[in-house]
Amino acid sequence: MTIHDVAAAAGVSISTASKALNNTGRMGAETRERVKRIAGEIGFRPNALARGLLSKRSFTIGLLTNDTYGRFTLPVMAGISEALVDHGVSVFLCAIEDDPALGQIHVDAMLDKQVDGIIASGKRLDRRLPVDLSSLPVPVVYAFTEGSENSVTLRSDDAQGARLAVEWLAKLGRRRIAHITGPEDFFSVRERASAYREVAGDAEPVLYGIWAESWGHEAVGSIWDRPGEKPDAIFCGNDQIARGVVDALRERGVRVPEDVSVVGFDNWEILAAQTRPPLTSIDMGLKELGREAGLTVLALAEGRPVEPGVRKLPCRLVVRQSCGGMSPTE
Amino acid sequence: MTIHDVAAAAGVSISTASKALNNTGRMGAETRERVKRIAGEIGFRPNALARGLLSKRSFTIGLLTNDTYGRFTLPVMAGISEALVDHGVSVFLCAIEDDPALGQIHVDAMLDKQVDGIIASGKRLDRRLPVDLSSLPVPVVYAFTEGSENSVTLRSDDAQGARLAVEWLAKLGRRRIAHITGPEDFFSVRERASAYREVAGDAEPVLYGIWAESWGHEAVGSIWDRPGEKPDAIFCGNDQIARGVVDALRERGVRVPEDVSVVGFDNWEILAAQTRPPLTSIDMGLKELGREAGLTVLALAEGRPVEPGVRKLPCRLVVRQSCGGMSPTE
DNA sequence: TTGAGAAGAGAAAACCTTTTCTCATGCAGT
DNA sequence: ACTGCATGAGAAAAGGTTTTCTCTTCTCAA
Repeated sequence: MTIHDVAAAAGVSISTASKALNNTGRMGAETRERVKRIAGEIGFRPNALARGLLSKRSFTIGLLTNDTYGRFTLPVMAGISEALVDHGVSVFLCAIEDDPALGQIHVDAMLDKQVDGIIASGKRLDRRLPVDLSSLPVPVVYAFTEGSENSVTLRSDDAQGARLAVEWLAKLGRRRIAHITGPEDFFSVRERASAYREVAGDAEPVLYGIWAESWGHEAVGSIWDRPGEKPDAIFCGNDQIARGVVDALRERGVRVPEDVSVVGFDNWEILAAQTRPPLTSIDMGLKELGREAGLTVLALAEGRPVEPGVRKLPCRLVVRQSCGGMSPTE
Repeated sequence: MTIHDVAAAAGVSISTASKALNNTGRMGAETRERVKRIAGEIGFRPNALARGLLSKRSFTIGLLTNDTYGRFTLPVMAGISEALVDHGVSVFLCAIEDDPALGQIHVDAMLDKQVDGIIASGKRLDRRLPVDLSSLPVPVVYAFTEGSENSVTLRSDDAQGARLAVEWLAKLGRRRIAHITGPEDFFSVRERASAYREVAGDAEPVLYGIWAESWGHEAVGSIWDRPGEKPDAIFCGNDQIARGVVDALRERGVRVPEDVSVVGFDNWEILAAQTRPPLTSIDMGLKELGREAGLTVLALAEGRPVEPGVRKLPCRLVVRQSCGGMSPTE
């Protein structure tokens, strides 16, 4: 079913058919309607390849990611797709692990296929993907990964998220707030920790470790085994750690949230909701981040100006039961 | 950079340039080499749109999925991508939730873009996607979701997986093996349960519930609170349930694996490895399933014959510490 | 009645590549 | 010296769409 068939069926020329369908050109209203009707009847759908060849727009973008497990990329992906599907743009998913060669293959394949733009995404916002995207013939947007010079980069505002968490704990009347978090070499860990410090002061130490339940467990052990007053709240670097913390507290007979409030980070639904009690957590808004990334790369593809630099998107607090308290009163 | 530029730079015609690059046609060896060299130098890459327009092959396939969370789709996706990247095929990812309208939009977009085939994937193999793919002009392969009449469907062999688990427990000397699993209306639940019955007999009941840690927890409670002998092994319907089971047993002072062996299902790395002790689990081989799906849709796209029907791919046992015992001796 | 202008519709080029067909050259064989 | 053939290379069409340009016809005003 090509436009030839439409033209033939409608008894007009190809150009007239094209103009009718695209609402361009001049022609009689009834001619236009007739062509459209016939096109609908025979189920004509324009060949995007041919169209793209001419218009230099493929209505396709590529998503490059090294987050194989997908915990971060998946919401980003969902947001991108959601934002772009209305604009007729489809998304190539390229999972490249940390393999530069594989990354290059995928980038080349995308360029061959004339993508209108590329979104680079990762699992860590202080690391670059193992492939250089700085001088590609198409626009590139970095989402949740370190970008190159003069590029557009979207990331979550971890400091604001951490403040949100600690201020929430403070508002609930908690005074001794500890922070158990991931490896200090993560930029986001340092950023969250210093925001925590700003709000909570330095009554309690920051405990750096790994992103694992076992670390949360262990850290609680080391705090509770030491002499002196115990914290009445714990702000955790992610939900896995929070889960370990909650479990460890329960095993020690410390009640959550009555005795100690716990806040997680990531709002990883499947984990946060299954913890007993369900975790109050900070959501980085990755889906919104994805949506923004999609709209941004689209804008760039269409030649609309976008000012380069890092744009931080706000986190939000998701209240469940691990802190006590109700939803944020604002 | 088009082939025109190559031809001009090499001082030959477009056709000669094309033939040189594709190793077709007849020409002097040195002409061929010169064209290739120059193409490489100026960084020529053929436009896949133009190529696809002519060849009727876009080297693109679509992956349609309603598994938003991605626990199942992600490994499948990784497998597909891995299998196809060598063949120069890129993958459109279409997340359609359970929205028929959205599904139709994505299908239309893919057809417009002339995909060579579509892989349909889901989160449940006894449910169909909310969109009809049975009479599309391109081949369709179903992976981990219910397919239509006369189609090619790939799924895991859950019965075999369940047998693997129960036989492993038996081999370790366990005699009273219970089965705590998900909702009975899942086909895979019934399939696993009847395979369990075949091997384990009916000394212990099958406990149907929901896919949640809390259910595993609760089920252990109901078993241990009843009078009479307790199981010495529990085969769980998924890793979340297994996690709840292990936690509940620990809370009751029952040692895992010394007193009771526990086997999970899904081998959901992030969960299985973080459980204490780490879970022995059944891996459905979703990545291999994805790889097979990719190769199959490619075969169909190239016109190679593939016999329709359901193909079950084997599961495998991943031994960690929740059962005791070493790796399968086989 | 003639001229200008607009309206409606079609022809053709363009996008980039592949492929088939044709043409020209040179060489070997008679 | 002429025929036949192989070799090398180019011209042109094809794929489906959009867009610019051209052409015809009609209406209205002078």
